[in-house]
Amino acid sequence: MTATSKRDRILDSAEALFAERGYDGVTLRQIASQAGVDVALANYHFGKKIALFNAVFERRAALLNESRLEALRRVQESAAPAGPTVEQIIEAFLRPLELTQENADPGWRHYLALIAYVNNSTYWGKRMMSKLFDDLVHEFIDALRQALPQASDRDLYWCYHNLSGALTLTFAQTERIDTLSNGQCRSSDFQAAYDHMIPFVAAGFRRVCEPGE
Amino acid sequence: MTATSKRDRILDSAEALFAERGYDGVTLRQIASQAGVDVALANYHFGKKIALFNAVFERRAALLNESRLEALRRVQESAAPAGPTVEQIIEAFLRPLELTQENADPGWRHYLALIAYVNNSTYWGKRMMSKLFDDLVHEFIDALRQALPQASDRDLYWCYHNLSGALTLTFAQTERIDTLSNGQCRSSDFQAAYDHMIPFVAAGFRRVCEPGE
DNA sequence: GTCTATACCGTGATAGAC
DNA sequence: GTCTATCACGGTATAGAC
Repeated sequence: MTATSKRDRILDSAEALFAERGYDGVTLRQIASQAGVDVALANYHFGKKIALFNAVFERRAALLNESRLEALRRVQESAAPAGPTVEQIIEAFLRPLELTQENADPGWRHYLALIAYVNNSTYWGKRMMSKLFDDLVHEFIDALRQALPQASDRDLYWCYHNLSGALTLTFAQTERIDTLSNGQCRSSDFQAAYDHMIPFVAAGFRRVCEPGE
Repeated sequence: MTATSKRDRILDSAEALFAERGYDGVTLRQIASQAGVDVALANYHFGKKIALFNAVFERRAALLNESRLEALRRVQESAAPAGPTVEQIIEAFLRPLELTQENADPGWRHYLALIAYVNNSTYWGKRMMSKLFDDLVHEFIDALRQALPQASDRDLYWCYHNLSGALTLTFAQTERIDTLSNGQCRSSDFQAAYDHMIPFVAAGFRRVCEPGE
């Protein structure tokens, strides 16, 4: 017997391959081969290729959103009634992602790279991101609006856009920063990425959304 | 006679389609069809599909780098001998991109979306970005190092990473911010994007790279 | 219900004839 | 430069084994 079901192995392989090469860059035969199953099995479990893609994308989304929302609720409670700072909110948005890197499961790493691919794709971005993540993002924007009471909605959304871009480029793990920095930084080092991203992004929000500095 | 050569029309069509659907999401037949030429002509001019992809990616890179370097030199001269501020350097990095949006040529818009796709792709990112853009980025990092004399190299590179992510997500024009903001922001509005990105990013650099705030 | 073997048929990149 | 042929490979359906 196999430790994980064949259905899960198909999802795992599809996740890894889609993340690396994109939807069209992967064949069902490659996925099946890597999963050690017959080509037709993907079709049996998921139907068309696009349905498998959606299944992969949706599989971990709820878990991810839950852990981030939980982190937000935690800082909201601990900071009541004043409400959390910008830094605390950004931290709650990012650190749960770091935890996914620590345990041995490489699936989370592939999943985040897949999000990078989707988020930055003209075609897939609009089709797939909003449905799964906008509710959660609105929770965080609401919290930021409280922390930055003079901010306009437009400012908040553009600032979030900057955060989203910085974050998803980190997900992609392209190793470009390794080359650029001549090895001083490594794109696999999520902790270093977030350690720099949290103050960077928080300062950006403050500058744009707090008048009169 | 056609206004532009068939060779250029192939490049234009390939640029638009690769930007929208990625390398594997586009067929040579689609490219040829949109360009109004025979399928085999792409092969005649560029050889293999991957060579066409590279030709598209390289076509506008030099021009882009030149206009950004020129903008950097300009602020460096006007700010001599003190050297330009972080804000001025970021401005020189971004504003030339905005200009490309103003003239009617949609090719530049497609090209930037293609950069977004490449930069955030685990597979293509490491293969294509460094070769064309790292020299220019090092010029800007050198300028930032002067403006932020206490910064470590690692800090500078991670901050640039955040800038690169925010910038390329903007390039992708996924319209996600349109949905998220309920129409208050539009991803086609590069000027608004840069107006928010410049202070956001400059503040981020300062927070991370200037001690004791 | 789960899974495999296989066949189908359209479409892809590419090369060679013209 | 253009047209056409090639031939491998893609997604998908189906029949039936376990």
